[in-house]
Amino acid sequence: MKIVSSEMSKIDAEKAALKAAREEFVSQWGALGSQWGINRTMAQIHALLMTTHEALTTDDVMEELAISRGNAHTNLKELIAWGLVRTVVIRGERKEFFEAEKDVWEIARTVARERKRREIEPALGVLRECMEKSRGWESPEARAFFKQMRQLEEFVSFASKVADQVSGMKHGFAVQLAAKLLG
Amino acid sequence: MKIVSSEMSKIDAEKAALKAAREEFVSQWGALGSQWGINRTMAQIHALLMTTHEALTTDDVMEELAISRGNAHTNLKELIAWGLVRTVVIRGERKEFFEAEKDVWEIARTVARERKRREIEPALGVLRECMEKSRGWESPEARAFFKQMRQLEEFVSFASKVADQVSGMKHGFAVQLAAKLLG
DNA sequence: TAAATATTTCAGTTTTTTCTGAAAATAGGA
DNA sequence: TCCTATTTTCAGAAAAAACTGAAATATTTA
Repeated sequence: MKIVSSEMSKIDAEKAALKAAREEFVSQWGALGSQWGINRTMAQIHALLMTTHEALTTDDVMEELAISRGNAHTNLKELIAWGLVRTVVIRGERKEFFEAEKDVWEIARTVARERKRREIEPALGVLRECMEKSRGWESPEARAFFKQMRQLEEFVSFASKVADQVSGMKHGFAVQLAAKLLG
Repeated sequence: MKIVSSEMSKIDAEKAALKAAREEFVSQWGALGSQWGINRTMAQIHALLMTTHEALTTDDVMEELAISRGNAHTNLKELIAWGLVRTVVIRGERKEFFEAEKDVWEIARTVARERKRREIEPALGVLRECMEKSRGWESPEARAFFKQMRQLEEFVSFASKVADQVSGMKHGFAVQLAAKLLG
């Protein structure tokens, strides 16, 4: 089939628009990441890999985001530590290739698991320590302190269990739950 | 009733221990806050006010945490903007007094509401923009991009609704839900 | 209204975090 | 083994965030 020039330019235009849209997404997602307390570059790399179907090398990432090797390397490894990115072996290639998990529900489970580990568990530790320390104290102020620690501990403990449940759920079950919760 | 010296020292010891425990909590909670992407001082002030039954002035906060007036002021106002702290008027006092919401469920609702506003809604904006931009594109890569944006949008949209539900729930209902979810 | 007290702002400083680029370490191939 | 490609590390630079302290503004009391 012959491709006429008008079709050709339409395809080119779409290609250009896609590149622009992806760049916009990467840049915006990076900015959001900072707000979230996540390294901007890490969020950008994640956005880039989520919207790229071929696995990329460190050099590709460096070029796409105009960042240094050290920065690309560190943040790729950090994404791997989170479990959001994995390396893939490509036959006949010496370089490492990276690709992101693209299934949104898998991403959510991973984030729930990691945030539990990094944010909820340390908080629980602090609260339990304070709770044990103040258990049995007798002055009204001390009892109020203990009570506040206990209530915080109960809530954070609940959040921890919710995170476990969520990160253990299969997609279908999550949809059911969502329907129950929101319906 | 006469207080014998052994009782006196027991009371004093408890008072000292409480002071130490509260300081430990404030300091640790501040460190956790950083991890969370929350300003350390803001987290410390919040911890301090959550464990103090009398409302405090800016000067009290400055002294307790050994920080400058500007810092204390800015972070108190930020906590008010979050809705986690409110000012109270004390008869015959010219200074402003600050106190924190202490009910854990209220705190959770507030945090859910604010995080939705500050983190979820901007993300939804970005995703919807990218989705609309790429709707109808025809190349396989462009269609994959659209699909990924749509899936992310659906998920974040779901998270948004969950945040609404949670921040609208009364405590008793939350407990019931928790039982259903975890039981 | 003026003085006293309290709050707010913000320019400059300090601290923390992130990033670069090059050297060191590691792995693969001949 | 040696040579080359690749990954990893890290000291120092740059950027971002947080903080100070004092001046400006606002509020209350006399």
